[in-house]
Amino acid sequence: MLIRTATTTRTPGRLFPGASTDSLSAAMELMGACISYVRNFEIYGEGEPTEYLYKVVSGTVRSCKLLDDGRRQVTAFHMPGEIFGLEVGDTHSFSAEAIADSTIIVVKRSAILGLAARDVEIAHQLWTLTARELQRVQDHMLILGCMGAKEKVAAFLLQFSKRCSDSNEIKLPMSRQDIADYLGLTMETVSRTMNQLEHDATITLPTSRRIVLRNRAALKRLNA
Amino acid sequence: MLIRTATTTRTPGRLFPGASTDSLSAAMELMGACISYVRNFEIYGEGEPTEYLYKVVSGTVRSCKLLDDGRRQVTAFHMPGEIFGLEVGDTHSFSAEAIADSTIIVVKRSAILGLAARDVEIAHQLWTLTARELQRVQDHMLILGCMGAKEKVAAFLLQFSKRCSDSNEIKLPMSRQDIADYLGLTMETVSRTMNQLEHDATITLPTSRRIVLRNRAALKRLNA
DNA sequence: CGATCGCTTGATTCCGATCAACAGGAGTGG
DNA sequence: CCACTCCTGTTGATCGGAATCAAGCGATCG
Repeated sequence: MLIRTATTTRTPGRLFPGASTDSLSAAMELMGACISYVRNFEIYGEGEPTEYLYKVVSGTVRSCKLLDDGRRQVTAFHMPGEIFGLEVGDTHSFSAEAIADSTIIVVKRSAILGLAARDVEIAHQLWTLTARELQRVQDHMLILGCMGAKEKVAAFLLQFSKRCSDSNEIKLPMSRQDIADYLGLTMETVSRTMNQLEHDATITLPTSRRIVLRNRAALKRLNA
Repeated sequence: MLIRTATTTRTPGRLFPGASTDSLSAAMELMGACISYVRNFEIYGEGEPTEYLYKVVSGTVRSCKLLDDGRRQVTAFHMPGEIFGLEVGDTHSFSAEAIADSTIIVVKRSAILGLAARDVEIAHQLWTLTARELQRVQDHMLILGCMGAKEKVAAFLLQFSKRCSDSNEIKLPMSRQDIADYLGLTMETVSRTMNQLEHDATITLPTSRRIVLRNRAALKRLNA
């Protein structure tokens, strides 16, 4: 088990990067505390009570499910501005861990639900959030169930580049192992596939965590 | 494209099997029309407007996503009593087809959303429904990403037996191909794996569509 | 009866997993 | 500064499981 090295501070207004203008997000920034998590710290675990709602300020978080023999499925990466930890049941059905040192706004779930009971707009946003996540996860299922290694990696790269920057240069916050567990592959296969893509002049790898997309069309073609 | 051979009739009260007591379900039965779909009929397609909400009365429905080269991921099977077709966006992100001849209650989405705007209880149920689906899909991701063929088939059998009957005898409404596309395998592998399970005395296959679970413990062990 | 469809079974291939060694950086401490 | 370890990522060799290709089988139906 990891040690909680959380630095709690009151949130200073709405000065956060990635802050969206919608009212739920705004409410979270007003009501929440800002906490720092060190790399690899477990934010919550599978089966723990769903006490809080979270919004990434900086850093990156992974959600995952574990099989008791250690096999792992990463279900999502959460980037700055995104909300996670929202579930209807009273216990989390998966765990969340900081991939890099991260700062995260944390709000009592009961406070948000209280808001939603009075404010239809907030309630609707909670639903929308869940529904968007559902759609994202269903796209992920298509990757896991239908695609080969090359297609999976290509899909991941396109998806990721769309999410954080629109530039062709990607800075990956997660390890090869995280990517592998996200795609249902092994670390070795992810590594090999990326180097192969570099050899095909589809991407460039200045360092292992930085990727330049040189040929988006080729990547999309792999996706079909 | 398939031919719509729908027999529309007004719904006679709340006499349907699988009718749940919750108010959303009840409202759908009151407001909806009951339509018959023949086997393999497409109820709606990917990209079509989300005009309706559906509730299975009898038969079974599959939801799936297609890759343009024909590869298919079945994302869910919908059994009697279950609601499907609920999405936030204005177009469907996947298609739905009747696996067997089915009768389905169909309700204008706008009517339900209208209800939800006035009735907080209904709104909450819409959210709950989406969240439950999200949880189900995340469990499905674990199957697709982490498991081998044997484990996948075992997981499917246990999951299915829990859903429809608690008896050990299962009557499958779907083909081997449907199961394969649900599990991210080929038809041949599903067939082989099932026969292997029969050889191990874990299950019995009186016919290809009827399965008797003789050793649930062994199936659960495969799941880990 | 032939025909089609869903399923099974066999032979072979191939992709990705596995096992293993190694390389490169970052951080630490002498 | 170097020597050291730890960690992540790369690369190679081999193996195995599931896909693929192909044939056969048994229902159901016109």
